[in-house]
Amino acid sequence: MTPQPLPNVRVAIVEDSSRLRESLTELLTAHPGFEVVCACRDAETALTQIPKILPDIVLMDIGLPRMSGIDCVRQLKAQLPSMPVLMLTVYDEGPFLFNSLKAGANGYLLKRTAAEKLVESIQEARLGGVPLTRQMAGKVAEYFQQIGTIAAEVATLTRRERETLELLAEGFLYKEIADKLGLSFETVREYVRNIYAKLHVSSRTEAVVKFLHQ
Amino acid sequence: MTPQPLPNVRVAIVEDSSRLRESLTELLTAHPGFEVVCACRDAETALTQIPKILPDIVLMDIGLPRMSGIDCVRQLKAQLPSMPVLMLTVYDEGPFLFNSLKAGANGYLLKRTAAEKLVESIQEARLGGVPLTRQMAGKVAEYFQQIGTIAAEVATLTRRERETLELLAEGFLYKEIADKLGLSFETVREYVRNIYAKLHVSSRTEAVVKFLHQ
DNA sequence: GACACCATCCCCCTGTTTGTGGGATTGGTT
DNA sequence: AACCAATCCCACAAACAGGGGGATGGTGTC
Repeated sequence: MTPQPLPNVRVAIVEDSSRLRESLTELLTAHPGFEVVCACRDAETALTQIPKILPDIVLMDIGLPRMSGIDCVRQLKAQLPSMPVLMLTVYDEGPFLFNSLKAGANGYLLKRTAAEKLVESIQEARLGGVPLTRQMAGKVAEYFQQIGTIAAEVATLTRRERETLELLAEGFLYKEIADKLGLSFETVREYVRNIYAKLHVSSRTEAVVKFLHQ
Repeated sequence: MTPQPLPNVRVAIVEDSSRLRESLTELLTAHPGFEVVCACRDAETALTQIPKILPDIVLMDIGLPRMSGIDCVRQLKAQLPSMPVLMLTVYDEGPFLFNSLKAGANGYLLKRTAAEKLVESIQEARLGGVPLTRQMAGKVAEYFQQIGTIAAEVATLTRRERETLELLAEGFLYKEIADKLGLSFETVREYVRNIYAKLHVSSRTEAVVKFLHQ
């Protein structure tokens, strides 16, 4: 049944609820091919233990007592950039997901994920994948679509207006933009006025914010 | 073997290479539970056929002759927002992926994806998921991480300076920021000065650009 | 062909906002 | 004692925003 004696996947768990920590440990220990080599109750312990133990993958909760799991990932990744970290949490709001990804997490699962799926996701993360639950993948898609709709507003700008906006967003003065585009100062001001009208803003910063959000 | 006679999944294919179009059709037709109800060679045909035929899912190539598959998705989604569309393409560059997602695509697969995986992904997209190949999911993660690293620069700001910068980035006037933070106009200007020094910029726009790139 | 429309280009005037140079005081850390 | 975050003030110049105005050329429509 086991032709090659594959080494176990060495898993670290960071989770403050001792109940959940134990049930996760049991679940993985029961599964052939997995081994829990570290189970920490807080971020501080994790940051000292994990670099010593060097597990194959880390399962990280977000709602930890002092330092959040997201900050913990950030620090861990600073030391061990290639250590796969899977967030395993109850938070299904977008900001938690996005901040986890920004901090370097390699996947984001909700705690109600089935045991079966968890095991699959661990394997996927180890292979370089980014396992997300369906809902979370949907949020990532939404994020990009929202950006897309702002892009539609920017699309109403004429060619010259768009060029002007791009240079505005790089911080150039009107005078510098005029030089770069070979226009007069006044013409640039005219375009800026049109840009404001089309994007429904009334300052350079607001226009640039919209543009960059696209 | 088939206790309930489930209706077939009705698939539309938009692909300019007739070779690929046929091999995809064969592949899906051979698979029980799938049926190809529409196979278009270009975006224009797809835009007239698909709203009539109303398939359960669309497989879309990007490299189409006149109108790109991405623009085709955008238009299709404008009429049929809930129609699942899977991009199936040879382009593995980030911009194609991101633009597809912005246009409303529900997944992004590379053409070298195994037949098995394709069938799975169609099912996943129909269930509201966003199937991405591992490499593409990795690009999405990279995108968020890149954003995260720039954040370190902003970390040198003090609490008040950061609060000020956040409001600057929302386009508020100094006076409005002063009101919101319960400070005097002059104090806000003082913070702005410090922000410029720490971020090595010399205008509001440049500061906001740096902040938003984080 | 006349007319409207729009993108492109340019100018003036007025007021507000921002950028930069100097100050100052308080309270907390080292 | 030295330092620094946090708070406030003044003055001047540069940049920006909003209100006018007008000219050209191309694309349409009626």
